[in-house]
Amino acid sequence: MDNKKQELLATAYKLIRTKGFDSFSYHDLSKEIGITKASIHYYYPSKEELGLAICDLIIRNLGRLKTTVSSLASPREKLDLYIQAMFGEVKEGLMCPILSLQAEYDVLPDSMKKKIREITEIELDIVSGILQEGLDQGIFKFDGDAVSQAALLVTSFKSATLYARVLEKDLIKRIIDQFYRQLKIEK
Amino acid sequence: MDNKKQELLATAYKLIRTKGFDSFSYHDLSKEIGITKASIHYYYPSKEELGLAICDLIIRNLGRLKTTVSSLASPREKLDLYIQAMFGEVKEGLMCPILSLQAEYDVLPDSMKKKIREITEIELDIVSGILQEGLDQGIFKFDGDAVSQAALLVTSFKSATLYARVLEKDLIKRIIDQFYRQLKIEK
DNA sequence: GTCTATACCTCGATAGAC
DNA sequence: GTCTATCGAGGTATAGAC
Repeated sequence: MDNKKQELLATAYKLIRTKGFDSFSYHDLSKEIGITKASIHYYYPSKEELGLAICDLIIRNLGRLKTTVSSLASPREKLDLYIQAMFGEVKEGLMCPILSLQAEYDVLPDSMKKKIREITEIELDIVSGILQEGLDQGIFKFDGDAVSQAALLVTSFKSATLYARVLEKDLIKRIIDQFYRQLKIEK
Repeated sequence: MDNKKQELLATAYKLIRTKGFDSFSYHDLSKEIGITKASIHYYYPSKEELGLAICDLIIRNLGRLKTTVSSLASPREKLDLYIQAMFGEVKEGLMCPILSLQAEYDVLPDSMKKKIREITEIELDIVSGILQEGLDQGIFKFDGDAVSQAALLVTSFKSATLYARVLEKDLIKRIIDQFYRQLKIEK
């Protein structure tokens, strides 16, 4: 894969985590990378293709997460890894890229809508799997089914990446702690 | 208050719940209301002023919610009312307007950023109050403090309004039920 | 591959007639 | 108040030289 193309993708990925897909422009990319807008079109002829590349990047990242999760022994470690992946770069004011796309769902092209649905389901599957395993092993304790609990966790953590930008105080830590409390495990 | 002005505000409010503030245009408003773009500027000279009016509408709505909450007897009824307010129009594909603004936080003018922070805190206060009251009365049961539990609830429900648009299946019901289970009350 | 130049569109906003 | 007409900025995208 071309070096410049990768750099463009990484920068676009960062920009959807700050401005959102509709609100960042080829001009923004041009400034950050140091090539002209026209040159960007050489790598990504249309913004839709760039958007699809971002979706594919997210899918690859989720695939890697799933692989690493499989390699870990305990559900507790798996959950910690997911949480770390979710909040890793939030300190720098970056929202979850998946949430960013979900929020713009209505104004995105159908090709991207399809990928966003896929991404949303993959993530819920991963977290459901972790919680189910922890429940089966008696490590996590919660009422209801793992899918519902996963839905609660994932949706909460997604918005939490927004609340961290809007409010100065760190609500994220409170939310994570609260969730750990619900699972009856020590943080 | 002028009738047309109110109609414009109501339509703009709906548009941020579908497209988002940056992605809806005066042209969109023009189509829906049936007056020209230029005429809209008579009521709202700049889009920023329209944005601020939307924020004030949200603040008024939260004020009304708070008043109604105060008038209700039981914490359980109060929580039900909040949930109804949050998910009332989600079936029609509308996301939470507060979430919509939070997601675009970075690209909005400072005047709107300030209002969004205010809105975010008001909402958390309302829900924290409800949960604290339920905890004090022994009606809700949960570990940890009411603010943390409120943060978990609010963030989860916000994203849930997005998941309802992206996924066909109704995750919202699962999430609400799961939350009620955590409070150890019957749905 | 990267550039300059530009086409074409949509945006928010203004001028001025009625 | 509402309109037509238009402006200037900014958006994506293309043509064509190097």
